[in-house]
Amino acid sequence: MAPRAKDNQEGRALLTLRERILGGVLPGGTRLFEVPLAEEMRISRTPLRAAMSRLAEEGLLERARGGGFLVRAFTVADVIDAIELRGVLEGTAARLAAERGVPEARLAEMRALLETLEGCFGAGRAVAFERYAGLNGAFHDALQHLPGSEIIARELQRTKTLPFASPSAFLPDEAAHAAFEHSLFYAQAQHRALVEAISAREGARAEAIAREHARLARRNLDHLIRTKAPGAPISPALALVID
Amino acid sequence: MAPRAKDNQEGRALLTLRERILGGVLPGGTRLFEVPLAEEMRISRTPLRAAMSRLAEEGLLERARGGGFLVRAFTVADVIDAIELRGVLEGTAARLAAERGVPEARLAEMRALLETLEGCFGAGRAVAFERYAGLNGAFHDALQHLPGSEIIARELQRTKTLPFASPSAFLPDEAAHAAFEHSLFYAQAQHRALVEAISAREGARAEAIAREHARLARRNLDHLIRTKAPGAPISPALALVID
DNA sequence: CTCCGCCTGAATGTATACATTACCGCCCCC
DNA sequence: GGGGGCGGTAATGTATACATTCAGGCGGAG
Repeated sequence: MAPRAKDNQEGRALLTLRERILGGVLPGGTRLFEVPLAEEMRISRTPLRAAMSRLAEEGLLERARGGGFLVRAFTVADVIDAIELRGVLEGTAARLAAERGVPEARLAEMRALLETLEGCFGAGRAVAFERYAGLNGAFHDALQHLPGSEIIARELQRTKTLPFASPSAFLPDEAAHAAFEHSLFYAQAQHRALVEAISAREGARAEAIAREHARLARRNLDHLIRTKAPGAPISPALALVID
Repeated sequence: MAPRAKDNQEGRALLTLRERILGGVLPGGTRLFEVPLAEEMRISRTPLRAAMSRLAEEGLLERARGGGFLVRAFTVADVIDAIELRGVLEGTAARLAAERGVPEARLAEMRALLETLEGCFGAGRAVAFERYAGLNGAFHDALQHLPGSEIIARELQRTKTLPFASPSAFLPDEAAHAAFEHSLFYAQAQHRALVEAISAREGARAEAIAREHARLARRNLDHLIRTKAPGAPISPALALVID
């Protein structure tokens, strides 16, 4: 019937472009010209255009007036709004899950994730940060995919994959680690409270906790902006990791 | 440099497909085969695929596993969630606008829109419904595009253009008009209160009003489901109009 | 000197032929 | 009788040539 191989030309172009955009090789506002890109990747313009179209769907590119694609540019204000939006959507997902009920097995999975997250606080600082970020992402994924709302999960997915900057290029340095460490304890406490609220079917409380959780990320971002040297690249991704 | 004409093949395919999907000619789950569609439209597969890709971006189509596109199918639960989501996003937009401040000129425009909306209540019933729906849409557009959050406006736009069904195919009948009429007065009162709250920079109040506004739509949808004959087509669009 | 118009180049839009692959039914073997 | 492999077929993936259109420069005329 039809191919679904992921090692096709479109897939390769998709990965290459996404990597370059997230890696900062292609700054926001850059126009992507089909011919040179296709020649460089040794593919034809057809799968390249398909890949660009999918990246537009993801929100990494935007269509230029008159045709063609631009790398989407984000401002600090956009990042702040995205954090706000994420808090609102996660809050809604948590509230709906609480109101509509969640199977005990799913809640048990999330509690297990929280146990593992606790383990990060005993280990060495740098290593713990890496582990924490990964497990934290897993927890939020689980929260997003709680049963109760496909539609909201979809929007949340879009918001979480917004192409702010390269996560790896902006990992927090040691000083940032120290500054944010205390916030991690608070964040973890919020994680626990969130699961408890959903478990107790207290929707309003679950929503409030998720929002406060996002406010923590917002505060960390503000701190990062204040303490970074003026003109230094801000890490939007960092704010979304340390939440 | 590049063409920007909108009467190109892709544009025609886009309009044709969107019309058929929203018109219910292509029910949810229908697979769109490129070759027959392209032949019927007398265009080649290339612009047709581009059009389908854009429709996937809009949320009207989804990519099938193994390639190709399906018309996205929505359940009643999806519509309920979409109403919920819309209330949440409009609430957030209203809150942020209130917190961050809105130029008086913009508020004046919205107040003028409200004045016009009031006019619908004096006229004949059927005519007023049509006018009300249009003006109501304009009001919500204005709300969406209040300064303060591009990111949230974007998500809101996606939510509002979700392809539930043909609006025209499901316009409420006379009985529905009567049943919903009283809710319009309440809705209009909420519109006024919303603008006042934003004007007074009371963010929390603005958000609460927007949410309650969505709850009204939800209640109308529930009523519609209960009173319609079982098996009769439900109008998701109606619920989004009469809010 | 200025302005209008053509002309050329560069970029995307489109058509079409060909390649690839997933699905489905058939057949063989167990 | 059932399951697994195998091929045909239909649909999408890809390449390439050509069409279209816009922008900008260049030249000629007023």
